This record gives sequence, structure tokens and C-alpha cells, in this order.
Amino acid sequence: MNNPKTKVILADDHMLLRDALANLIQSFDEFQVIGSVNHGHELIRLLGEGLRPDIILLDLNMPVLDGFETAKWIHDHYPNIQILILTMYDSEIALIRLLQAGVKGFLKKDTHPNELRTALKSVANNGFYYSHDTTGKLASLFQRHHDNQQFLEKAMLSENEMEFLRHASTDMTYKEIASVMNLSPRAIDSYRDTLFDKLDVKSRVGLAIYAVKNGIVKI
Amino acid sequence: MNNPKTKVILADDHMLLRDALANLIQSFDEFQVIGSVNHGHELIRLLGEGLRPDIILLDLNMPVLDGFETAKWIHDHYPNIQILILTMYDSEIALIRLLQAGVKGFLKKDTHPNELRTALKSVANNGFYYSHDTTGKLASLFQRHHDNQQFLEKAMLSENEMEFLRHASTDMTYKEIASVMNLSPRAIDSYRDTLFDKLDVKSRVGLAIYAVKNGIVKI
DNA sequence: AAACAATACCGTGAAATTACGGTACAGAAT
DNA sequence: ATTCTGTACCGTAATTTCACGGTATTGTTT
Repeated sequence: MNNPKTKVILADDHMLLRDALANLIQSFDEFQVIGSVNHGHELIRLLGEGLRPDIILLDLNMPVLDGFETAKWIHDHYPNIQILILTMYDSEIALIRLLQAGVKGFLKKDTHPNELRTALKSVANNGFYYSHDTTGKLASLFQRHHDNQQFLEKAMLSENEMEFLRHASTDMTYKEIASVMNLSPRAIDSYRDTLFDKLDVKSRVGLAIYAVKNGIVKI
Repeated sequence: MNNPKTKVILADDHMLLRDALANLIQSFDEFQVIGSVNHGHELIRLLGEGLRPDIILLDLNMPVLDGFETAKWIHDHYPNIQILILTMYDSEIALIRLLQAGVKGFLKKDTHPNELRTALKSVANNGFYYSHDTTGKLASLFQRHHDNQQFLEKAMLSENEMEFLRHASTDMTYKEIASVMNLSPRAIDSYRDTLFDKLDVKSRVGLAIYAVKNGIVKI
């Protein structure tokens, strides 16, 4: 065939949405859905079996292996596959983290179906898709923090910080968190203080809400 | 027509899912979608214009007027309309509250599309649909608290408790919450203690997570 | 009129959280 | 060899959170 369709894989744990999206995308001439999975691990297995999509549409809030981790893995192992993130919320700082994980675009779940086609086409043709919304958020971010270097550092979270964030979203005390993470309670204090600063929140509740919004905890 | 289709309205702020669901439901012989809205207010307006669905498929986590409030309103004003809740999470205690608001069934967003048809048919024919999952949760609830009377009381939340729950999910201190709610800090203490008991959580983070899961706060 | 429940409120004290201003050390960079 | 940087760690003190066991008021039931 001289005009092969662009191949898409969907990863989202909400089967209702996923199947419905698959139908929608199949109805677009330019695209074909070659796979559909619940979470990151299944996706990795599928790629291991030799499936080669052009685009992966990735939900941020997945169980087992979430959108962020999955994006990083794909970017490392298959840099040619384009990643489009499907998300409910769009927190600004998380945006940066995802961009650095190789994500080529964001699509909020409350967008119009037409916009999905636009986004897929844009990623297929130009290699990226950024809505006005995303671009606006990024612009405002860079306006507010013009010290880019320091700002990018703030945006990245270490593995320990991620783990702490997960525990902070439960009803463990910091002392208990310290013990399960094999760290001193004071080290935990530092993580908390660092994250208050990085994530721009003022209390543990703020941390928990952030973690939920960004799929770091699965509730 | 001697075999009219069952009329359905969809309420969900995620347009991608909503449109896709509409397509799916249209493909079922027995059903037709006569309306589709973003949130409770739009739904109320639509009903005000004279639209009369047999079933309303209601997302729990909506902005503006959430699933719980909307369900109560529908139950009060149009008791003949059957309500099926579409939800991401299924917290046990919230289940009871929704049942008392007249809800006739629950469908998790990660269920199989076939199950949607089953659920719709069951609601249309029998007036209810409860998955094994739901039934199991209810059963376990009643096993654990056999004092039904007191248990049902625990399940209901007052308007003030709801408002407190919303504030507790921000980074205000209790003192600040007391001041915006025009109550004494001690009254706030009582709300917190009551809710810890009712919602079976042990800390403010627990309250926040509960509020998120049940669409009481929109993040 | 007395008993009842529901709601707002209060005092105290222990425990947890948060803010602030530090040190120790390993690995990378120059 | 040494500065630089990031991570883990520490002490102190103020504030907030949480648990416990109460009271006052209002409206409802009987």
C-alpha cells in the first residue's frame, strides 16, 4: 500500500473509554488501532512481542505502571514512538516532567472528539501537539520563573521523593514513613520541605492532592 | 411505534468518554440517547425544557453540580427517572448515601462495554442493576455493622459536613476553616472527629482522599 | 412536661506537623 | 586537589492536629 495508516496503541485502564476511543480512532481514515492495554506493563509486553505503533496514547492515571513511568520507559527504549498523554487534570509543574520524559503532547479528557483527530494528525505529521491551553500554561510558567535552569531542576522528582509522596498520601505519620523507607525522620522532614517548595503547596494535604492529580498515587 | 426505545441521557464532563458512550449506546437496539450534558445544572435545564428520559447515566465526579447532588434532585423532582451512576472508584460508605439518593445502580468506568448494555437493560426492565462487586461490598458492609439503624445514620452527611470536607481538602488550617465557616475552631474539631468516624479514616489526608474519590471536591 | 436527639461548642494535653537554620559526606566537575 | 552539588541528616521551637470527655441549646417526640 502506498499510503499506510498511522498505527496507534491505546493505554488506559478505563475499558469503557478505551474501547470507545478505539472505535472513534478506527473511524478516522488516517489511523488504525493496533493494540489496546490496561496499563504500562501490558504495553511493554506488547512492544516486546514486536508490535510497532507510530503513536501511543497514554493515560496518566493508570494502575501498575503509570503514564509517567511508562513514558520514560518508551522514550528510553523506543525513541521513535510518539507519545500523546491523555489526562484528566493538567498541573503545570507535572507538564515539565512529562515533556522531559519525551511526551509529545497532551490531551485533556474533556476535549472535543474532533480535537483528538487534530492531535493525532499533528503528532503524526509534525511530531508534536500542544493545545492553546498547554502552550498558555507553559508560557505563564516561564514568565513567572525566568531562571530556567533552577526551574527545571525544581520540576524533576527523584525516585525517593516519588516514594515519599506516595506514602504521604496515606494516613501514615512521618515517623512511620521514615521507618518503611529506612530513613531517619529528619530525612523525611527534608523531603517534605523540598516538595512543599517544588510543588508549591503548604501542607501534607496539598502533597496528597498533587499526588492524586498526577497519578502518582492510585486511589 | 409499538416497541419504543428506552430513552437515555448522559451526564459526564469528559466529552471524549461521553460522546463515545453515546455512540455505543446508540448501537444498542433497545436504547436511544436523547441528550448529553457536562454537569448537573445542564441536566436540570434539559429536564426543565421537557425532555423525559427513562434512564440517566450520571458521572459522580462532575464540576458545577456533582453526581450525588444531581441524583438527589432528580429523585425529588422526577422519581420515575432511573439513575445509573458511572464512577471511577467505589467507596463503600458513599454507596449507601447514593442508594438513599435514589440511585438504581453503579457502573465502574473500568467495566467491559458489554456490561453497560447489561446494566442498562437491567435498569430498564427490573428497575435496578447491581454488579457482583457492588452486592459484595454491600454484603460485607452489613456483615461488619449489623446495627443497621445507627449505620445508616453514619452514612449520611450534613450540608455543613460537606462544606467542611471541601475546606479540609485544601491547605487551610482548621482555624482558617472555622473562620470562613463562621464557626468556632472547636465546632470544627467536632466535625473532623465525626467525619473520621463516619468515613472510617484516621487523618486529614484520609478526609481529602475520600473527598476526591467521591467527587465532593473537584480538583 | 419530660425525654430524646442533633448540633454547636469547650478545655486540656499529647502527638504530629511545619519552619528554620544548620552539618556530613559522596561523587562529579574543574 | 578542591570546589560544587545533591542527598541524607540533625536540633529546636512554634503551631497544628487529634483524642477525650465533657456542656448548652434547640427542636421533636411522647
